[in-house]
Amino acid sequence: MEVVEEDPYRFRIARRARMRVPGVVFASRDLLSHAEKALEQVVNVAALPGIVGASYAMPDVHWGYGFPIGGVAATDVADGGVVSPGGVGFDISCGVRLLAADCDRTAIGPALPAIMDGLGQDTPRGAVTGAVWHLGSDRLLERVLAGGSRYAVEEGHGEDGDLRRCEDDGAVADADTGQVGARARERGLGQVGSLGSGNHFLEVQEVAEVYDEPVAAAFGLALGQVCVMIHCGSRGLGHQICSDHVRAMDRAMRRYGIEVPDRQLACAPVDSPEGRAYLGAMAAAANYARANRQLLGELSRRVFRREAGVRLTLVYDVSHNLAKIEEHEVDATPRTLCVHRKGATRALPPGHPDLPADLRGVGQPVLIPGTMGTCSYVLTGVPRGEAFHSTCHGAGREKSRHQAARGVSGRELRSRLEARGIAVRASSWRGLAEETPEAYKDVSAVVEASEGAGLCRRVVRLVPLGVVKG
DNA sequence: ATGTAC
Repeated sequence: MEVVEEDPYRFRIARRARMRVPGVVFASRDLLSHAEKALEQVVNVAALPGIVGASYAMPDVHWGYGFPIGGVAATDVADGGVVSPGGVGFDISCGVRLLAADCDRTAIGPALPAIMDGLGQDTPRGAVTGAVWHLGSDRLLERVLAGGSRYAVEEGHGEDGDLRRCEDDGAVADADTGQVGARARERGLGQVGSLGSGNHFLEVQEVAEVYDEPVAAAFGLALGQVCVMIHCGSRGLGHQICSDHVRAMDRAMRRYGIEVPDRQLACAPVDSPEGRAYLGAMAAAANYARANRQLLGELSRRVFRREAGVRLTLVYDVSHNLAKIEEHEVDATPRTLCVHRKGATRALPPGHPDLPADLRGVGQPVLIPGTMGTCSYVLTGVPRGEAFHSTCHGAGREKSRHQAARGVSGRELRSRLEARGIAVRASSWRGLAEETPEAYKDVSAVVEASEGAGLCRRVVRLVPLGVVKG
Protein backbone atom coordinates (compact mmCIF):
# COMPACT_ATOMS: atom_id res chain seq x y z
CA MET A 1 0.00 0.00 0.00
CA GLU A 2 1.29 3.44 -0.92
CA VAL A 3 1.24 5.82 2.03
CA VAL A 4 2.57 9.31 1.30
CA GLU A 5 3.83 11.68 3.97
CA GLU A 6 2.14 15.05 3.38
CA ASP A 7 3.19 16.81 6.56
CA PRO A 8 4.78 15.63 9.76
CA TYR A 9 1.94 13.70 11.47
CA ARG A 10 -0.19 13.51 8.33
CA PHE A 11 -0.16 10.71 5.74
CA ARG A 12 -2.31 10.12 2.68
CA ILE A 13 -3.47 6.94 0.96
CA ALA A 14 -4.37 7.84 -2.63
CA ARG A 15 -7.74 6.80 -4.09
CA ARG A 16 -7.71 3.58 -6.04
CA ALA A 17 -10.03 0.76 -7.02
CA ARG A 18 -13.24 0.95 -4.99
CA MET A 19 -12.25 3.90 -2.81
CA ARG A 20 -14.63 6.89 -3.14
CA VAL A 21 -12.35 9.18 -1.10
CA PRO A 22 -8.67 9.05 -0.10
CA GLY A 23 -7.44 7.80 3.27
CA VAL A 24 -5.87 10.29 5.69
CA VAL A 25 -3.84 8.98 8.62
CA PHE A 26 -2.73 11.28 11.43
CA ALA A 27 0.32 9.69 13.05
CA SER A 28 4.04 9.90 13.65
CA ARG A 29 6.28 7.65 11.51
CA ASP A 30 6.76 5.40 14.50
CA LEU A 31 3.03 5.05 15.28
CA LEU A 32 2.30 4.50 11.58
CA SER A 33 4.70 1.56 11.51
CA HIS A 34 2.47 -0.21 14.07
CA ALA A 35 -0.73 0.48 12.16
CA GLU A 36 -0.17 -1.37 8.88
CA LYS A 37 -2.96 -3.92 9.17
CA ALA A 38 -5.49 -1.31 10.29
CA LEU A 39 -4.73 0.74 7.14
CA GLU A 40 -6.39 -1.99 5.03
CA GLN A 41 -9.54 -1.21 6.99
CA VAL A 42 -9.08 2.55 6.39
CA VAL A 43 -9.06 1.71 2.65
CA ASN A 44 -12.17 -0.49 2.97
CA VAL A 45 -14.10 2.26 4.80
CA ALA A 46 -13.30 4.67 1.93
CA ALA A 47 -15.62 2.55 -0.25
CA LEU A 48 -18.77 3.26 1.82
CA PRO A 49 -21.68 4.82 -0.13
CA GLY A 50 -21.94 8.57 0.49
CA ILE A 51 -18.60 8.97 2.31
CA VAL A 52 -17.22 12.52 2.10
CA GLY A 53 -13.83 14.12 2.72
CA ALA A 54 -11.65 11.13 3.56
CA SER A 55 -11.53 7.91 5.52
CA TYR A 56 -9.62 9.17 8.56
CA ALA A 57 -7.42 7.37 11.08
CA MET A 58 -6.24 8.81 14.39
CA PRO A 59 -2.72 8.15 15.78
CA ASP A 60 -4.00 5.32 18.03
CA VAL A 61 -5.60 3.44 15.12
CA HIS A 62 -5.69 -0.36 15.33
CA TRP A 63 -7.57 -3.34 13.91
CA GLY A 64 -11.29 -3.54 14.73
CA TYR A 65 -14.55 -5.14 13.59
CA GLY A 66 -14.89 -3.93 9.97
CA PHE A 67 -13.86 -0.35 10.73
CA PRO A 68 -10.54 0.31 12.45
CA ILE A 69 -10.63 1.48 16.06
CA GLY A 70 -9.40 5.07 15.82
CA GLY A 71 -11.36 5.69 12.62
CA VAL A 72 -13.60 8.59 11.59
CA ALA A 73 -15.93 8.44 8.58
CA ALA A 74 -18.72 10.84 7.61
CA THR A 75 -21.42 10.17 5.03
CA ASP A 76 -23.74 12.66 3.32
CA VAL A 77 -27.31 11.85 4.41
CA ALA A 78 -28.93 13.51 1.37
CA ASP A 79 -26.60 11.72 -1.04
CA GLY A 80 -27.33 8.09 -0.13
CA GLY A 81 -24.94 8.18 2.82
CA VAL A 82 -24.98 5.06 4.99
CA VAL A 83 -24.76 4.32 8.68
CA SER A 84 -22.84 1.23 9.80
CA PRO A 85 -22.90 -0.36 13.27
CA GLY A 86 -19.28 -1.42 12.70
CA GLY A 87 -18.39 2.28 12.47
CA VAL A 88 -19.53 2.75 16.06
CA GLY A 89 -18.34 -0.51 17.55
CA PHE A 90 -19.83 -3.08 19.88
CA ASP A 91 -19.48 -0.86 22.94
CA ILE A 92 -21.89 1.87 21.91
CA SER A 93 -21.08 5.25 23.55
CA CYS A 94 -18.14 3.86 25.44
CA GLY A 95 -16.51 6.95 26.88
CA VAL A 96 -14.94 8.80 29.76
CA ARG A 97 -16.17 10.89 32.69
CA LEU A 98 -13.81 13.09 34.73
CA LEU A 99 -14.61 14.55 38.15
CA ALA A 100 -12.38 16.99 40.05
CA ALA A 101 -12.01 16.98 43.84
CA ASP A 102 -12.00 20.17 45.92
CA CYS A 103 -8.57 19.28 47.30
CA ASP A 104 -5.05 18.35 46.22
CA ARG A 105 -2.95 15.26 46.66
CA THR A 106 -1.23 16.29 49.88
CA ALA A 107 -4.55 17.03 51.58
CA ILE A 108 -6.10 13.70 50.62
CA GLY A 109 -3.01 11.53 51.20
CA PRO A 110 -3.90 9.96 54.56
CA ALA A 111 -7.46 9.14 53.46
CA LEU A 112 -6.42 7.53 50.17
CA PRO A 113 -6.28 3.88 51.36
CA ALA A 114 -9.80 4.17 52.84
CA ILE A 115 -11.07 5.81 49.63
CA MET A 116 -9.56 3.03 47.52
CA ASP A 117 -11.06 0.38 49.80
CA GLY A 118 -14.46 2.07 49.55
CA LEU A 119 -14.28 2.33 45.74
CA GLY A 120 -12.98 -1.25 45.52
CA GLN A 121 -15.84 -2.59 47.64
CA ASP A 122 -18.67 -0.54 46.16
CA THR A 123 -17.90 -0.53 42.40
CA PRO A 124 -19.71 -3.38 40.58
CA ARG A 125 -17.31 -4.66 37.96
CA GLY A 126 -15.95 -7.62 36.03
CA ALA A 127 -17.74 -9.81 33.53
CA VAL A 128 -20.51 -10.75 35.97
CA THR A 129 -23.78 -8.93 36.46
CA GLY A 130 -24.18 -6.52 39.35
CA ALA A 131 -25.14 -2.86 39.41
CA VAL A 132 -25.41 0.23 41.56
CA TRP A 133 -28.97 0.80 40.43
CA HIS A 134 -31.39 -2.13 40.54
CA LEU A 135 -34.00 -1.08 38.00
CA GLY A 136 -36.24 -4.08 38.63
CA SER A 137 -38.65 -3.35 35.80
CA ASP A 138 -38.65 -2.82 32.06
CA ARG A 139 -40.57 0.43 32.65
CA LEU A 140 -37.60 1.99 34.47
CA LEU A 141 -35.13 0.64 31.90
CA GLU A 142 -37.25 2.39 29.28
CA ARG A 143 -36.66 5.70 31.10
CA VAL A 144 -32.91 5.11 31.25
CA LEU A 145 -32.87 4.38 27.50
CA ALA A 146 -34.80 7.58 26.76
CA GLY A 147 -33.30 9.88 29.40
CA GLY A 148 -29.66 8.85 30.01
CA SER A 149 -27.81 10.89 32.65
CA ARG A 150 -30.74 13.33 32.74
CA TYR A 151 -33.08 10.64 34.06
CA ALA A 152 -30.46 9.48 36.58
CA VAL A 153 -30.09 13.05 37.90
CA GLU A 154 -33.89 13.48 38.05
CA GLU A 155 -34.02 10.35 40.21
CA GLY A 156 -31.53 11.87 42.64
CA HIS A 157 -28.32 10.29 41.27
CA GLY A 158 -26.49 13.54 40.61
CA GLU A 159 -26.16 17.27 41.15
CA ASP A 160 -27.71 20.25 39.40
CA GLY A 161 -24.59 21.28 37.49
CA ASP A 162 -23.84 17.80 36.12
CA LEU A 163 -25.90 17.85 32.95
CA ARG A 164 -24.42 20.96 31.38
CA ARG A 165 -20.99 19.29 31.66
CA CYS A 166 -22.21 16.25 29.71
CA GLU A 167 -22.04 15.81 25.93
CA ASP A 168 -25.61 16.28 24.61
CA ASP A 169 -26.62 17.62 28.07
CA GLY A 170 -26.62 14.04 29.33
CA ALA A 171 -29.07 12.47 26.87
CA VAL A 172 -29.00 11.78 23.14
CA ALA A 173 -32.21 12.88 21.45
CA ASP A 174 -34.06 10.54 19.08
CA ALA A 175 -33.66 7.36 21.12
CA ASP A 176 -36.15 4.85 19.72
CA THR A 177 -36.61 2.33 22.51
CA GLY A 178 -38.92 0.29 20.27
CA GLN A 179 -35.80 -0.73 18.30
CA VAL A 180 -34.13 -2.22 21.41
CA GLY A 181 -34.77 -5.97 21.33
CA ALA A 182 -35.82 -8.25 24.16
CA ARG A 183 -32.37 -9.81 24.64
CA ALA A 184 -30.70 -6.40 24.81
CA ARG A 185 -33.22 -5.36 27.47
CA GLU A 186 -32.67 -8.53 29.48
CA ARG A 187 -28.91 -7.97 29.45
CA GLY A 188 -29.26 -4.29 30.30
CA LEU A 189 -31.68 -4.60 33.19
CA GLY A 190 -29.10 -5.59 35.81
CA GLN A 191 -26.01 -3.64 34.67
CA VAL A 192 -26.78 0.09 35.07
CA GLY A 193 -23.99 1.38 37.26
CA SER A 194 -21.29 -1.22 36.55
CA LEU A 195 -17.81 -0.81 35.17
CA GLY A 196 -17.42 -3.95 33.05
CA SER A 197 -14.02 -5.44 32.25
CA GLY A 198 -11.15 -5.24 29.76
CA ASN A 199 -9.67 -1.75 29.45
CA HIS A 200 -12.48 -0.17 31.45
CA PHE A 201 -11.41 1.37 34.75
CA LEU A 202 -12.08 3.82 37.51
CA GLU A 203 -8.95 5.71 38.60
CA VAL A 204 -8.14 8.20 41.30
CA GLN A 205 -5.63 10.54 39.66
CA GLU A 206 -3.56 13.65 40.31
CA VAL A 207 -2.95 16.53 37.90
CA ALA A 208 0.80 16.11 37.31
CA GLU A 209 1.37 18.71 34.60
CA VAL A 210 -0.51 21.76 33.31
CA TYR A 211 0.16 22.81 29.69
CA ASP A 212 -2.41 25.60 29.46
CA GLU A 213 -3.31 27.24 32.75
CA PRO A 214 -6.25 29.44 31.66
CA VAL A 215 -7.97 26.55 29.86
CA ALA A 216 -7.27 24.17 32.76
CA ALA A 217 -8.80 26.74 35.14
CA ALA A 218 -11.90 27.01 32.93
CA PHE A 219 -12.21 23.21 33.11
CA GLY A 220 -11.84 23.41 36.93
CA LEU A 221 -8.38 21.81 37.03
CA ALA A 222 -5.12 22.87 38.72
CA LEU A 223 -1.70 21.33 39.43
CA GLY A 224 -1.78 18.72 42.22
CA GLN A 225 -5.56 18.44 42.18
CA VAL A 226 -7.15 15.04 42.81
CA CYS A 227 -9.51 13.70 40.11
CA VAL A 228 -11.59 10.62 39.38
CA MET A 229 -11.62 9.24 35.83
CA ILE A 230 -14.23 6.67 34.79
CA HIS A 231 -13.91 4.75 31.50
CA CYS A 232 -16.84 2.47 30.64
CA GLY A 233 -19.67 1.92 28.19
CA SER A 234 -23.06 0.31 27.54
CA ARG A 235 -22.15 -3.24 28.69
CA GLY A 236 -24.15 -6.18 27.33
CA LEU A 237 -27.01 -3.96 26.16
CA GLY A 238 -24.91 -2.04 23.60
CA HIS A 239 -23.20 -5.25 22.50
CA GLN A 240 -26.54 -6.96 21.85
CA ILE A 241 -27.92 -3.96 19.94
CA CYS A 242 -24.85 -3.91 17.70
CA SER A 243 -25.14 -7.66 16.99
CA ASP A 244 -28.88 -7.44 16.26
CA HIS A 245 -28.56 -4.52 13.84
CA VAL A 246 -25.47 -5.85 12.05
CA ARG A 247 -27.55 -8.94 11.24
CA ALA A 248 -30.51 -6.85 10.02
CA MET A 249 -28.28 -4.68 7.83
CA ASP A 250 -26.40 -7.65 6.41
CA ARG A 251 -29.75 -8.84 5.04
CA ALA A 252 -30.90 -5.36 3.93
CA MET A 253 -27.75 -4.48 1.96
CA ARG A 254 -28.64 -6.70 -0.99
CA ARG A 255 -32.04 -5.03 -1.25
CA TYR A 256 -30.39 -1.61 -1.45
CA GLY A 257 -27.80 -2.84 -3.94
CA ILE A 258 -24.95 -1.86 -1.61
CA GLU A 259 -21.66 -3.68 -2.01
CA VAL A 260 -18.87 -3.31 0.54
CA PRO A 261 -15.38 -4.85 0.50
CA ASP A 262 -15.87 -6.55 3.90
CA ARG A 263 -19.07 -8.07 5.26
CA GLN A 264 -18.29 -6.53 8.64
CA LEU A 265 -18.98 -3.12 7.07
CA ALA A 266 -22.69 -4.00 6.95
CA CYS A 267 -24.61 -0.75 6.51
CA ALA A 268 -27.84 0.82 5.25
CA PRO A 269 -28.73 4.31 4.07
CA VAL A 270 -29.21 6.69 7.02
CA ASP A 271 -32.52 7.57 5.41
CA SER A 272 -33.95 4.01 5.31
CA PRO A 273 -36.02 1.94 7.77
CA GLU A 274 -32.92 -0.10 8.77
CA GLY A 275 -30.71 2.99 9.08
CA ARG A 276 -33.22 4.83 11.24
CA ALA A 277 -33.87 1.71 13.33
CA TYR A 278 -30.16 1.34 14.10
CA LEU A 279 -29.68 5.04 14.89
CA GLY A 280 -32.70 4.93 17.24
CA ALA A 281 -31.42 1.85 19.06
CA MET A 282 -27.87 3.24 19.11
CA ALA A 283 -29.15 6.45 20.75
CA ALA A 284 -30.92 4.35 23.41
CA ALA A 285 -27.68 2.45 24.11
CA ALA A 286 -25.82 5.77 24.26
CA ASN A 287 -28.23 6.97 26.93
CA TYR A 288 -27.70 3.73 28.84
CA ALA A 289 -23.92 4.33 28.78
CA ARG A 290 -24.39 7.95 29.95
CA ALA A 291 -26.61 6.82 32.85
CA ASN A 292 -24.02 4.15 33.65
CA ARG A 293 -21.24 6.75 33.99
CA GLN A 294 -23.54 9.10 35.91
CA LEU A 295 -24.19 6.37 38.52
CA LEU A 296 -20.53 5.43 38.84
CA GLY A 297 -19.69 9.12 39.27
CA GLU A 298 -22.27 9.34 42.08
CA LEU A 299 -20.80 6.24 43.70
CA SER A 300 -17.39 7.92 43.70
CA ARG A 301 -18.88 11.08 45.19
CA ARG A 302 -20.44 9.07 48.04
CA VAL A 303 -17.16 7.31 48.83
CA PHE A 304 -15.09 10.54 48.75
CA ARG A 305 -17.63 12.34 50.96
CA ARG A 306 -17.88 9.43 53.43
CA GLU A 307 -14.17 8.65 53.72
CA ALA A 308 -12.61 12.12 53.40
CA GLY A 309 -15.33 14.80 53.42
CA VAL A 310 -14.21 15.69 49.88
CA ARG A 311 -16.52 17.03 47.18
CA LEU A 312 -16.30 16.01 43.49
CA THR A 313 -17.42 18.29 40.63
CA LEU A 314 -18.02 17.03 37.09
CA VAL A 315 -15.46 18.29 34.56
CA TYR A 316 -16.95 16.58 31.49
CA ASP A 317 -18.39 13.35 30.08
CA VAL A 318 -17.69 12.43 26.46
CA SER A 319 -18.07 9.32 24.36
CA HIS A 320 -15.56 7.91 21.84
CA ASN A 321 -17.78 5.29 20.11
CA LEU A 322 -20.74 6.96 18.44
CA ALA A 323 -22.35 8.05 15.18
CA LYS A 324 -23.94 11.50 15.13
CA ILE A 325 -25.94 13.53 12.65
CA GLU A 326 -23.98 16.81 12.41
CA GLU A 327 -23.79 19.84 10.14
CA HIS A 328 -20.39 20.41 8.47
CA GLU A 329 -19.10 22.27 5.44
CA VAL A 330 -17.96 20.01 2.61
CA ASP A 331 -16.30 21.82 -0.31
CA ALA A 332 -17.58 25.12 1.14
CA THR A 333 -21.18 23.84 1.19
CA PRO A 334 -23.06 23.08 4.45
CA ARG A 335 -24.11 19.41 4.52
CA THR A 336 -25.92 17.13 6.95
CA LEU A 337 -23.52 14.28 7.72
CA CYS A 338 -23.59 11.04 9.68
CA VAL A 339 -20.23 11.19 11.46
CA HIS A 340 -18.97 7.82 12.72
CA ARG A 341 -16.38 8.07 15.48
CA LYS A 342 -15.06 4.68 16.57
CA GLY A 343 -12.25 4.97 19.08
CA ALA A 344 -12.14 8.68 18.25
CA THR A 345 -13.26 11.60 20.42
CA ARG A 346 -15.30 14.59 19.37
CA ALA A 347 -13.24 17.74 19.99
CA LEU A 348 -15.37 20.89 19.59
CA PRO A 349 -13.40 24.12 19.01
CA PRO A 350 -13.80 27.35 21.03
CA GLY A 351 -16.98 29.18 20.07
CA HIS A 352 -18.96 26.07 19.07
CA PRO A 353 -22.69 26.48 19.85
CA ASP A 354 -22.96 22.96 21.36
CA LEU A 355 -20.58 23.91 24.18
CA PRO A 356 -21.97 25.06 27.55
CA ALA A 357 -21.67 28.83 28.07
CA ASP A 358 -18.81 28.55 30.60
CA LEU A 359 -16.67 26.52 28.16
CA ARG A 360 -17.58 28.37 24.97
CA GLY A 361 -14.47 30.50 25.08
CA VAL A 362 -12.00 27.63 25.54
CA GLY A 363 -13.33 24.57 23.68
CA GLN A 364 -14.52 21.11 24.67
CA PRO A 365 -12.67 19.05 27.28
CA VAL A 366 -11.39 15.92 25.48
CA LEU A 367 -10.79 13.07 27.92
CA ILE A 368 -8.08 10.58 27.00
CA PRO A 369 -7.75 7.53 29.25
CA GLY A 370 -4.24 6.11 29.31
CA THR A 371 -3.16 2.59 30.00
CA MET A 372 -3.35 1.35 33.57
CA GLY A 373 -0.36 2.59 35.54
CA THR A 374 0.72 5.19 32.99
CA CYS A 375 -0.92 8.60 32.53
CA SER A 376 -4.07 10.12 31.08
CA TYR A 377 -4.72 13.47 29.39
CA VAL A 378 -7.25 16.25 29.11
CA LEU A 379 -7.08 17.98 25.73
CA THR A 380 -9.22 20.62 24.08
CA GLY A 381 -10.65 21.16 20.61
CA VAL A 382 -9.01 23.68 18.27
CA PRO A 383 -10.24 26.03 15.53
CA ARG A 384 -10.11 24.42 12.07
CA GLY A 385 -9.85 20.95 13.67
CA GLU A 386 -9.88 18.30 10.96
CA ALA A 387 -11.75 15.01 10.61
CA PHE A 388 -15.03 16.77 11.53
CA HIS A 389 -13.59 17.92 14.86
CA SER A 390 -12.25 14.58 16.08
CA THR A 391 -9.09 13.38 17.78
CA CYS A 392 -7.58 10.27 19.40
CA HIS A 393 -9.21 8.27 22.21
CA GLY A 394 -6.40 6.55 24.11
CA ALA A 395 -3.34 4.39 23.89
CA GLY A 396 -4.58 1.71 21.49
CA ARG A 397 -3.86 -1.96 22.07
CA GLU A 398 -0.73 -3.39 20.46
CA LYS A 399 -0.47 -6.93 21.87
CA SER A 400 -3.34 -9.41 22.09
CA ARG A 401 -4.83 -10.18 25.49
CA HIS A 402 -3.24 -13.62 25.29
CA GLN A 403 0.21 -12.22 24.50
CA ALA A 404 -0.13 -9.67 27.30
CA ALA A 405 -1.08 -12.25 29.94
CA ARG A 406 1.82 -14.51 28.85
CA GLY A 407 4.32 -11.75 29.65
CA VAL A 408 3.36 -10.98 33.25
CA SER A 409 1.18 -12.41 36.02
CA GLY A 410 -1.56 -10.32 37.60
CA ARG A 411 0.04 -10.60 41.05
CA GLU A 412 3.43 -9.47 39.75
CA LEU A 413 1.87 -6.54 37.91
CA ARG A 414 0.03 -5.43 41.03
CA SER A 415 3.21 -5.44 43.12
CA ARG A 416 5.01 -3.47 40.40
CA LEU A 417 2.26 -0.83 40.43
CA GLU A 418 2.02 -0.73 44.23
CA ALA A 419 5.81 -0.29 44.43
CA ARG A 420 5.29 2.90 42.40
CA GLY A 421 2.66 4.09 44.88
CA ILE A 422 -0.39 3.13 42.79
CA ALA A 423 -3.09 1.32 44.78
CA VAL A 424 -4.71 -1.54 42.84
CA ARG A 425 -8.19 -2.99 43.42
CA ALA A 426 -8.67 -5.67 40.75
CA SER A 427 -11.48 -8.20 40.41
CA SER A 428 -9.50 -10.80 38.42
CA TRP A 429 -5.76 -11.52 38.20
CA ARG A 430 -6.06 -12.66 34.61
CA GLY A 431 -7.97 -9.51 33.66
CA LEU A 432 -5.30 -7.37 35.32
CA ALA A 433 -2.46 -9.10 33.45
CA GLU A 434 -4.24 -8.63 30.11
CA GLU A 435 -4.18 -4.87 30.70
CA THR A 436 -0.45 -4.57 31.38
CA PRO A 437 0.94 -1.28 29.99
CA GLU A 438 3.32 -3.20 27.68
CA ALA A 439 0.29 -4.38 25.70
CA TYR A 440 -0.49 -0.80 24.66
CA LYS A 441 1.00 2.00 22.59
CA ASP A 442 2.48 4.94 24.48
CA VAL A 443 -0.44 7.28 25.16
CA SER A 444 1.95 10.27 25.35
CA ALA A 445 3.20 9.56 21.82
CA VAL A 446 -0.41 9.30 20.63
CA VAL A 447 -1.31 12.64 22.23
CA GLU A 448 1.85 14.30 20.87
CA ALA A 449 1.00 13.14 17.35
CA SER A 450 -2.62 14.28 17.72
CA GLU A 451 -1.50 17.74 18.79
CA GLY A 452 1.21 17.82 16.12
CA ALA A 453 -1.39 16.97 13.48
CA GLY A 454 -3.47 19.97 14.59
CA LEU A 455 -6.41 17.94 15.91
CA CYS A 456 -6.34 19.20 19.51
CA ARG A 457 -4.23 20.88 22.18
CA ARG A 458 -2.93 19.49 25.49
CA VAL A 459 -4.39 20.99 28.67
CA VAL A 460 -3.29 18.73 31.53
CA ARG A 461 -1.63 15.37 32.20
CA LEU A 462 -2.95 13.14 34.97
CA VAL A 463 -1.12 10.31 36.81
CA PRO A 464 -2.83 7.50 38.72
CA LEU A 465 -2.89 7.26 42.52
CA GLY A 466 -5.19 4.25 42.56
CA VAL A 467 -6.95 2.05 40.04
CA VAL A 468 -10.16 0.00 40.25
CA LYS A 469 -10.26 -2.65 37.47
CA GLY A 470 -12.91 -5.03 36.21
C1' DA B 1 -15.70 -4.59 24.30
C1' DT B 2 -18.92 -9.03 25.25
C1' DG B 3 -23.12 -14.06 29.78
C1' DT B 4 -15.16 -14.58 24.90
C1' DA B 5 -20.06 -19.69 20.21
C1' DC B 6 -25.57 -20.89 18.12
